[in-house]
Amino acid sequence: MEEQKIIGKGTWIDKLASELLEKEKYLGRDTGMIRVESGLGASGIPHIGSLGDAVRAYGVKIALENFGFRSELVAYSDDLDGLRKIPEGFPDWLKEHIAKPVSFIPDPFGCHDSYGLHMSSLLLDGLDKLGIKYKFQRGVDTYRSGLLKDQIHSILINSKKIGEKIAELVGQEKYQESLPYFPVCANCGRLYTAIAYEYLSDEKKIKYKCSGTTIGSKVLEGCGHDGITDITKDLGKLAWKVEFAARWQAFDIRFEAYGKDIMDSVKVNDWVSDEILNFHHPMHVRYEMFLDKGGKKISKSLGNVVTSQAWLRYGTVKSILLLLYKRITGTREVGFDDIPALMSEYHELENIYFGKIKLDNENKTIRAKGLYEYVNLLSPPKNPTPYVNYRLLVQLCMIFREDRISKVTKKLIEYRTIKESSSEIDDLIMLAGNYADDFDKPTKVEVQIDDMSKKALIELIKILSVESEPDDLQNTIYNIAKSNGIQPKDFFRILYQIILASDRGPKLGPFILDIGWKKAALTISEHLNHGT
RNA sequence: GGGUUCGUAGCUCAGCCAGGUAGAGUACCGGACUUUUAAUCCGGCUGUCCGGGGUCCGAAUCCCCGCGAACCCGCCA
Repeated sequence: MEEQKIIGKGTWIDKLASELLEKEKYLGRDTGMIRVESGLGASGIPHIGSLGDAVRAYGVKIALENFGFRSELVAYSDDLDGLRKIPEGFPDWLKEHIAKPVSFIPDPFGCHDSYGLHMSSLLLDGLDKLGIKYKFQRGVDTYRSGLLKDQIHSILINSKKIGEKIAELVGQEKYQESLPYFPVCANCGRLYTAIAYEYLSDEKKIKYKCSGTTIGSKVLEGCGHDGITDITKDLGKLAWKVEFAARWQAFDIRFEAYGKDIMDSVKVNDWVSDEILNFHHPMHVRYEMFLDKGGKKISKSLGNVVTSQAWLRYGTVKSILLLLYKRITGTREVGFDDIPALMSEYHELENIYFGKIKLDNENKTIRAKGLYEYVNLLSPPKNPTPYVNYRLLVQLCMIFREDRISKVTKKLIEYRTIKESSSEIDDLIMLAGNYADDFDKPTKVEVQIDDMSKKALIELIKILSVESEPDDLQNTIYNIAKSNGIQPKDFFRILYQIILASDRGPKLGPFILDIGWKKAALTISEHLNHGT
């Protein structure tokens, strides 16, 4: 077998970047600045998967830079998009804004200038926290300042040809009738209800009538307005089937990833870019959509959306980047319960990178190190970060809920897991603590306590007022049960139910000393009072 | 109708995209420890890698043909 040639750092990102460079070389285009693009939706709460588009495009950008080229990520917010449906949990008054551009709808949360800006800000905030750098481009500004006017013109004068091609490529026939451009109705301010029917190419103006449309199964009445709009100034936007192409040419985009849900649009746009705008379409990579795991109860916040903000409550920035960079195909379901595994996996990569773990396969070692570098956005730390197994932390955090950081740290030092406390470990305890609080919350159990057990419990409370050695306490509990004629098995279960809300648990004597005998006594007496 | 992904231990899945000894967690079995349950620690077992063909010195991995499951598109952006 011939030797495997390792490209760049051996990841799929390097492979993509090198294919992109080969393609550009073949086309003979200028490679002084290679721009990559990511589209940001502005219509709903951004899922962690929405970050994937930008994060992966950014990966290609830094891979290109690693190969010695200049590159830039354009984050384009599609905020002229009309609101088609109200996301779950959002206020009802949004109804009256259906079909209006999301940038002209008030922010339901009241913290941004508009609905659209609120949503894109959430996404950009996520990117900022991950350390992704980008050039932000708003759809509203793009159209308002006429950045796409030449492309719009070319597309509109070829609209017949395009309409036929769309029908041929994807079977959609509406653009044989109407123009692939949606004006914002000057009268009612809505998109989609205004149908563009004639392009006056000399004046670069479009005639439209606000005659209404259907979105999904819903019929939207038009306001009947007869209007004329100037494509260089007035608001309106190209249909998706042609808009990407216009952007690609206008911004000179050479790479854009896409999710498989918009496969058809990309197919049409590639053709429009090549044949109508004479701009060879950017290289693509298709990725799978991220779905929420079914049946998982997430916090009671809006919907069940796995957002980057929520993720960062439990996991580190690196865990998100690892999720998105480890591969581009395959992952379909993602949930917060992936966090512990990703945290460990990152730590393992770190150990490989710093030579603490040796793999038997050299290629795999190179790729693991490469992945580690990408997760650190190609600026890996000089030294490994202190780390404690995340699952262990979650376990400890379930036991210690108050004064958590110092108590868990103390235990870790006792276990010889760490030598001393550090801010990194503190952060990890906080994250694992949130995880323990939100997902491993013990359900309240109504404990059945008969009179005999009650007497035994009271006796135990008295004993607990004197601190003792762990072995003694274990022994004491056992004896209390026996002397009160209770099966030790049953008595232990009652105690576990009271203290841990569980039928089972760690060895009880030392455990009570861990959580504090005073607190244990208090918990038990509270339960007794509550029961009577 | 068009397209994509997935199928690996009893269960949940990693490994596949750049071929090189079949992996983890859990479950199970045994041992240690414990004056109860459990936890913990140590050791062990577990495979038609969906089926069939091809390429290769070598295939879970790449290619082709099937079977099964899920999802996307066939409104719209």
